[in-house]
Amino acid sequence: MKTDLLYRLIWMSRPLMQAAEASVEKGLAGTGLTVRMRAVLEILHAHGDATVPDIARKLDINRQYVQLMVNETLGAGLTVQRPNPRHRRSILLALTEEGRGVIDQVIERERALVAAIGADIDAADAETALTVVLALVGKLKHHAGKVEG
Amino acid sequence: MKTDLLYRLIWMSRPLMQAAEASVEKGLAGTGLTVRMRAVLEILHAHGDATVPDIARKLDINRQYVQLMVNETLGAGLTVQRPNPRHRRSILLALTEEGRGVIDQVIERERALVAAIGADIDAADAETALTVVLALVGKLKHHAGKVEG
DNA sequence: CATTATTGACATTATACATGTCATTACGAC
DNA sequence: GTCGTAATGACATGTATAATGTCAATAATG
Repeated sequence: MKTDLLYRLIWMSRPLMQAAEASVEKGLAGTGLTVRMRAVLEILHAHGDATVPDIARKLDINRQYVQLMVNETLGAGLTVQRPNPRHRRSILLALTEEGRGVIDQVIERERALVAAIGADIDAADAETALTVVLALVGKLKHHAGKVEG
Repeated sequence: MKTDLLYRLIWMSRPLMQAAEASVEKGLAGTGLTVRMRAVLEILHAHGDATVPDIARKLDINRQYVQLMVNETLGAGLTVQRPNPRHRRSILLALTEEGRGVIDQVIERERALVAAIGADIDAADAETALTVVLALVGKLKHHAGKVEG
């Protein structure tokens, strides 16, 4: 295995992430959304109503910060609080009509962009890439748990 | 092209980056280095003496922040300032003996880790992954420069 | 020589989180 | 039931990684 190849692949993750986030940000122009508000709406869009801690676990960040993000979506009228039958204090968050409309539109726009970008990328290659990246993440996380001599 | 595949690949960049940076941080234990000091030393290691703006351009962050990072390496005795024959005020930064020793060791340790991780990853697959990722970054950057309808 | 760009140095602001605390509420073991 | 423990909301504070602003000194260019 050419180690250098893997090394370069690993460290392309930062430029890729930055480019992806920049694209998302561009796509949000005119919607009034911020990137972090979009993240909340996307979770609700994908998984339905959720509590703040639910969303935090899905985003893999702490609940306190998610609370901020959620408060912004509430303030913008994109989400509403609903009573949670399973817990009196733990409120469920749900998309409003407006929130659903906005996130639907944003996601569709992003889907179209990815489709355009992927037009001349071979599907098998993309699958290979995803497999490799998933393996890398798994191995890196595993090794990080160990001591390095 | 299955858009969903690409979408997932793109957004694995964040976990990959986080896992990679966590590994680097682990690997720095005992060296007294911080991640950002390591970044400075790595540039000097790879490209030789450089000015602060040089390093900033290579790291793709602004020179003011790099100045902070560089000052830390100076303070730790890992780098020294050298007169720049091409500019009286623009000082060249160079590794000290100690700095070179530390960064050599860190890089070798990381190389070994990547080699271990890559042991059962097919080289051709890794190459494919790198190609795909490079293409994605290029296309995303390109599209970000345009208006999205 | 005049203009413009680059650099060092330092201060301020922004973003994206993590951490700490405390009262309230729910849940499981007994 | 009740008792201990965990989850939650709410709010305050801290931290890492930057970007941005400013200004004087110097260099490069026409």
